[in-house]
Amino acid sequence: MPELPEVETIRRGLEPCVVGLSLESVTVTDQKVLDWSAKEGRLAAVEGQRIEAVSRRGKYLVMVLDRHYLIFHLGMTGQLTIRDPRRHDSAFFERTVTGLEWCEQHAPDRHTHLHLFLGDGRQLLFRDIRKFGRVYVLGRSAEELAAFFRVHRLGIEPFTSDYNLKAFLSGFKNRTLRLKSLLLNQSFVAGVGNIYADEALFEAGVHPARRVCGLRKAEKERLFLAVQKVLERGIEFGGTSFRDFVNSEGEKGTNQEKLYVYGREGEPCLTCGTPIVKTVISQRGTHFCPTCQPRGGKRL
DNA sequence: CGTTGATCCTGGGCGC
DNA sequence: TGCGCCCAGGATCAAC
Repeated sequence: MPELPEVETIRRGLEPCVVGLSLESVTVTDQKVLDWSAKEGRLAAVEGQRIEAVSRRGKYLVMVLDRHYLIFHLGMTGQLTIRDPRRHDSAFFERTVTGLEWCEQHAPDRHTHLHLFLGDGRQLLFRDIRKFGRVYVLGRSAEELAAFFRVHRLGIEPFTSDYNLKAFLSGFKNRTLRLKSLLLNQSFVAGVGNIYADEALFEAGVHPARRVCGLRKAEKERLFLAVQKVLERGIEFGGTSFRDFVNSEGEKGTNQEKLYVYGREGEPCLTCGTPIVKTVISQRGTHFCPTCQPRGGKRL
């Protein structure tokens, strides 16, 4: 599930190899992944434009072109990979010197919905098994971009000056929803998904089912630091490849080996040894340690 | 307005 | 071995 760290990992991989190249042509094999803004020829408008930058806001990847923004949201299973057609695709191939080698490059298949042909002969492939991902085309103006993020209700951006304690605390005021729901809400902090929500709640030592208005100040402050900390770790280890995530080179991340609670149901808590519990909170699988994250809050 | 729940989509894992 | 069932979840939208 591409959350902020996974999208940032892709962004960092893409940036050095596509910036400065032209987007020669675009081929769509499934219209389903196109937002209305990219349908009926509006995506073809990007053909011939130069890629000036690759940026990110929350879980959205933004390619800055001459006259447009080309925006990707990867949904659940979306992948953006670079492919060099002059190289072998994912397969073992024979090298005269080093012998058998595994090539990570992703070959296009029936889940590859978009081909972007780049000026240097390489391709950028958008692949999405479950088709929850979307591609958007926006005119290149600050107003239009701001309106896009307003419409999609994106909240505080981690790792910027917007991510400050005052803004963070305002998300807790007069609200009755559970902590897990608050963290999954993109209008609170942009970029947190199911994995990092569970990890942040563990890091802060708070129970995911607690109501947000019932938190003590110290607990909110711990969560404020925890959210950014777990996202930072995710980026540091190249993203979490629980299932489908691969970076722009088609390689898996290693953050799945660093998780404390997500996907560890029944396994001992790395802090106290208590078996990790999995429940459902607001329709989402939720993992926590009942000892480190007691419902009544931690007594110090 | 705030909150909850259904919906989309496909592959994988499980039980029989 | 194979079939059917259910689960995974990000964002949106309807309903209360």
